[in-house]
Amino acid sequence: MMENIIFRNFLGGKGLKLTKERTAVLSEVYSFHGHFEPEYLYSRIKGSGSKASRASVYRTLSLLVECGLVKRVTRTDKGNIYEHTYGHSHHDHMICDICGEIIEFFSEKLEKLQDEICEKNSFIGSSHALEIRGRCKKCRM
Amino acid sequence: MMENIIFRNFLGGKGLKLTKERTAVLSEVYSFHGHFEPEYLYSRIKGSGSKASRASVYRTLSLLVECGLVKRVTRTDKGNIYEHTYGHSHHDHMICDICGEIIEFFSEKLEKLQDEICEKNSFIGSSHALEIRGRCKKCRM
DNA sequence: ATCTAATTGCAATTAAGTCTCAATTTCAGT
DNA sequence: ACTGAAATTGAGACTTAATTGCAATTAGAT
Repeated sequence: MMENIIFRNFLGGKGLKLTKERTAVLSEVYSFHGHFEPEYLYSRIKGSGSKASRASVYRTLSLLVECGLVKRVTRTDKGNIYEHTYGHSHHDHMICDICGEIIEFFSEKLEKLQDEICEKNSFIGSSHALEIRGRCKKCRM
Repeated sequence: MMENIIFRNFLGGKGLKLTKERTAVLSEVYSFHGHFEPEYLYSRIKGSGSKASRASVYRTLSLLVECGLVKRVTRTDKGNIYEHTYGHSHHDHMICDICGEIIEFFSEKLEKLQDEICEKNSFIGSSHALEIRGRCKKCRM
């Protein structure tokens, strides 16, 4: 698993340690696809063989975001939503206001547009997130 | 003030009442420009002649969002950030990771792109928010 | 002016996420 | 494999934004 190596290198480079708990969180994150909330992740970990406290789950999640293996997709009224990123190229999201479904898409034009907009505003863009809200195929009237 | 009329009509249409507190919140929201957090709004209201409890501020803010006079710009780790929208056309945001400055921009191309993307995915887009993160002019190295 | 449903303020509550710290564990050096 | 310094853990207390329940109050239609 490439993501383990990435994580180990990241930790090593910062003088941090690869613990059972961190390994458990990482492998749980990569054990399923799609988006997740921290509490959901925590409940999955409790249910799995391994274990990690809530504090460790949150702490590890921050590290995973920092090293780029996990990304915060958006915030709902409830809290953060994440996704793992290794093996997934950059994309943006459409979120259905009715059923909450999250649809991913990628647009080359959008990538170019970001550069254009940044240049025009003397801004050094490092990332963007486009979130389109509306109704998905199933929920349109 | 057009926004008062809009709010009054909105409330009337739902059988809700236009109270002093709601009026106070609305006029405070429109008394300055730029982005704000609910707690900042609440502190301004306490400082002004009128008054409204924290609960009323939050409750009114929801109503203002519902009727389109206020929009939630983004969520930080701390909480929501809003802006008033009457007299402001649609725009998106660049947020500086260093100093937190929020820069507004509008791109016609982006508007068209949204329609294109939605069509391609059988999604009925009602709104979008593009957030570009990076370093502003002042904070670039 | 009256009446009823909506609204208010307060304080209690919720919930996500963070922090503290004693006990434990990792791992580099031997 | 052993050791020790430094990092990490778990449990629960804590923080902070935001919501809620309820008795008292108020808007506004009639």
